[in-house]
Amino acid sequence: MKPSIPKGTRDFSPGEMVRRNFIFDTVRNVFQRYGFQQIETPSMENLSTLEGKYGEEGDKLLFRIINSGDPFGGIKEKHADEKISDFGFRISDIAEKGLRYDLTVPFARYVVQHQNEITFPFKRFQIQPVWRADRPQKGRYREFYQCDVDVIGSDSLLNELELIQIIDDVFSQLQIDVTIKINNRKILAGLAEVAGAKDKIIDLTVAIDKLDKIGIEKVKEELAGKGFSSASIGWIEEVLKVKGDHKEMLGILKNHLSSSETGKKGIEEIETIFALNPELKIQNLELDLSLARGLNYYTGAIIEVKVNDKRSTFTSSICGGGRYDDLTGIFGLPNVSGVGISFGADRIYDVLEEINGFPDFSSVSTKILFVNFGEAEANHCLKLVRHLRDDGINAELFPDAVKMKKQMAYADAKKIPYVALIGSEEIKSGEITVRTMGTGEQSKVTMDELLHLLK
RNA sequence: GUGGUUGUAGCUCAGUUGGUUAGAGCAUCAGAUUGUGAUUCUGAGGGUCGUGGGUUCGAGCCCCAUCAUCCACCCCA
Repeated sequence: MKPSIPKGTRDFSPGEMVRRNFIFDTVRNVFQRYGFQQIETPSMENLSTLEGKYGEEGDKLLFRIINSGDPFGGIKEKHADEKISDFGFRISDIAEKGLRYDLTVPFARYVVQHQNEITFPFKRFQIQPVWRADRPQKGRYREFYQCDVDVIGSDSLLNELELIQIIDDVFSQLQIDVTIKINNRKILAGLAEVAGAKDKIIDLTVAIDKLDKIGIEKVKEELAGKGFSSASIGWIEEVLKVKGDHKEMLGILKNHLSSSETGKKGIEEIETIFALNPELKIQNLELDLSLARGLNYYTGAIIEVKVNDKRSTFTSSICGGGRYDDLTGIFGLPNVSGVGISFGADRIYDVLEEINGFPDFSSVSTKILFVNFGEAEANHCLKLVRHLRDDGINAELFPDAVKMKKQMAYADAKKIPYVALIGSEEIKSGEITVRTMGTGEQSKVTMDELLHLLK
């Protein structure tokens, strides 16, 4: 049998892990700089926690875990009077847990469950894998890591602004050229309201989100297909055509959305963010009215980050988020507003790979390898290795007294820059023969000289 | 869920109108070198050509099915 792993999952080898950790360390450090605290939640949640939070599509993509023991036990009796399906059971009969789909909903659950221990506003971050039963493709995996930062229990737009700064910090540290796009769900709601289709906001957002991809004519067709009147379609087109700087866009929006209280509130929020931005000197922040994407639970700001670098072929977003006013309400804690974003670590990895953006990490592993010549020599080396490690130097002693060629090849494969050779001669003289692998030069040094060389 | 692409050694891929025992490079292992890696030379192992069926005297190549893969749509990080 050929070994394999499930569709859409990956193994991460040592070389990849070093680079993945570079991304995780970068985001973690930035998050902490802004006072966010880390939590973790279980891989699996009760399906009652997950279901219904991600819309119809999202529910289909949940990985469900079949109950342990005999999942079919007692089902016949349960549905004795009822015809259920050809199989005679419901999914809910045999599965009550599922793998988490994102980190935001488990976080909302966490906040409600731990509300008495939490001091609000609560600033938390979370770096963990999530699972989606999607068809894998470029930049899309069934298991991938999200790096979430959220503030819950504060309505202030300063939180949105702080998240924008975090995005700016992370990507400038990773040296990825990005555009930060923002929009506001309330503006979109206002558009739907003024177009007389208040209940069709999801259809509206799904359609105009595709503007970049399929063009205005197709968007109009799709809206017509969803039952929008031709008058309102013409109107929406006029708004979407607005290009130029955010001030001009907001001016035109103000004229059109004057009859919608929600719309006006949305404009005001965006204006506030842009008014504060000059202090922070974030250049790549853009208002994008076609930005409509986002989970169902977003109610205010929507944020999405796209790669600008021409060497990258990524068109999908590498970070996204927004404000959700009542996610905790579903779990019994109403009137708590939250806002957060999620960095897609795996997509960021793929982008860095594409643009050749990873630093050189060859120096981070073992600094020096002690060759093992036999029991007596190895025992002697043990003390020296201990000494080096105590001084913070990554050192290892080869575990087997095999052929030297093999041990040298090991050092070469692991890109270990120095090799120490200690045989009976060196033990007698108390010296260490050090070979510099890059040049092939060898010399005899004392322990102090070796420490100096390696530091 | 829909449409397409590709499946040959651990990896990247050749393989002629269907014709004998399916190849290369890299990687791995061993030796040349009993205290010296990368470089050089020599050798070895590794394949039911994704799987099952069909056509044929004969199939890696043609046909059907199936599974896997990647890409696009949907949706999304």
